[in-house]
Amino acid sequence: MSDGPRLPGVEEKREEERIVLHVDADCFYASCERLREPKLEGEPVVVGMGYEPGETIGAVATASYEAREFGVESAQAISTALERLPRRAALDSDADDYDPDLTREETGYYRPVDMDYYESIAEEVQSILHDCADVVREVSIDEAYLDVTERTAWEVADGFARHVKDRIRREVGIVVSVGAAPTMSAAKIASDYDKPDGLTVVRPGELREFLAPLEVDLLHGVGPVTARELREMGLETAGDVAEADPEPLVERFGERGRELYDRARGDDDRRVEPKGDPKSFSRESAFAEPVSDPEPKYEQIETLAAAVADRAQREGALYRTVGVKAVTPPYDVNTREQSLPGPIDDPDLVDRIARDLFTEFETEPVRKVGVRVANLEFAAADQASLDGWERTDGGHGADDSEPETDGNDEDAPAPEPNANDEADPEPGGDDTDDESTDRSSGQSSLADFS
DNA sequence: TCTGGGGTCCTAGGACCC
DNA sequence: TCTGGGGTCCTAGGACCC
Repeated sequence: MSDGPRLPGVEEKREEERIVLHVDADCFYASCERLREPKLEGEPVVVGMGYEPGETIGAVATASYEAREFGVESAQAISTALERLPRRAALDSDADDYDPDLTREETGYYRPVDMDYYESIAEEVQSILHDCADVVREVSIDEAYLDVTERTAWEVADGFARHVKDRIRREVGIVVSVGAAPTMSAAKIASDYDKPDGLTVVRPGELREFLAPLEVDLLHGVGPVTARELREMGLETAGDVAEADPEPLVERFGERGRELYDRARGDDDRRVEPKGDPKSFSRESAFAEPVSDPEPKYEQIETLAAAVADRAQREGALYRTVGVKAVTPPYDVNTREQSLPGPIDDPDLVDRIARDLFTEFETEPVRKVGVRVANLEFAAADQASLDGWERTDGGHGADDSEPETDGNDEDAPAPEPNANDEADPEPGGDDTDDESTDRSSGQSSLADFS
């Protein structure tokens, strides 16, 4: 929005004010572990990814605030975390890492990530959120935006936010921080402002003064690289950015520069909208140390390719692009990808393409490998009704077992995305010989890709 | 920060088409 | 033929987020 003079009565109105809530669970994984194990309450808790009890591999996914006091941080290597905060189990004289000098006060609890459990808790939270708002956008497992314009008013917004917080605490047992603001970006910052257990309301008239003193890296989308560059330009705070000439920002950062400038000024006209279909699925895994031998790398590729293809199948997605990732020392991320003429669901082909793309790195030292599928198509009923979209192969789609009715089939159970899954006794086991045979009629045959 | 995993969006160059 | 401009798709990499 321009700073210049306005035509009287035209720009004056702007768009109508929204009331946006950003709800963010505080160290969510650790909170979930406490739900299941109440004795962890008040204790330092570290949830580790790729962590097995007694091992030192993996990384910190979440550290409770008590654990952070010891210098444990998210994304830290578990080995580092254990140096700063030994595990409680090391007090046990039977433990491998038993240390007689330790006291309870300088130890904490370590738990491996259990996504299935966290998902189940997240669903409980989400159902409350949907109950409290007309539109909810889930950003991640522990974070969501709510448009509550029709549910409350600025005069009582803090009471409303309090109500949301209290319901989640009472009904699920999880502590969240909430930010309320007229824009998504400000609501996000507000929820972070007073963590944990925070509640911050930024009313429309207070937006600019709320943002002005904040360090630039608190703006969403400003990471270490951009923050450094902004500082080099003499811009330390959001207020500095808001008052700067936007032209150099656009020159340096392109479209992002404009966005940055707008956000720093509190301008953000994005509406809260439900999240759409995913754009890609990927799996990756790191080796304990760089691997030069081709064999283990190809084995990993195979495992990851199968996992990714399986995921896509479960979610009812076809993909048109297959890619691999090879991280080589010191930490160079290399990606290779290949697109196909048409969308497929073919685990064997994912495996073959992934191997093929990876040959380039076969003899190089590699510390991490990954497999990805993208250009996803969820060939669901909603698409067909959107634009009369038709399949190009002339056949019937994998998912069109349900004829298009005029829409509201509220009593009908959701159809299985891939009707032929059930008929497939052993995934990938019965169709490997005749490659030109379609696994399901919605996809192109391998012959197209030669 | 010596580095885990799953995502999104943007940019830039080249190919190709009209 | 030696040269325009616009559009789209593909690929690789980078920054960022949780």
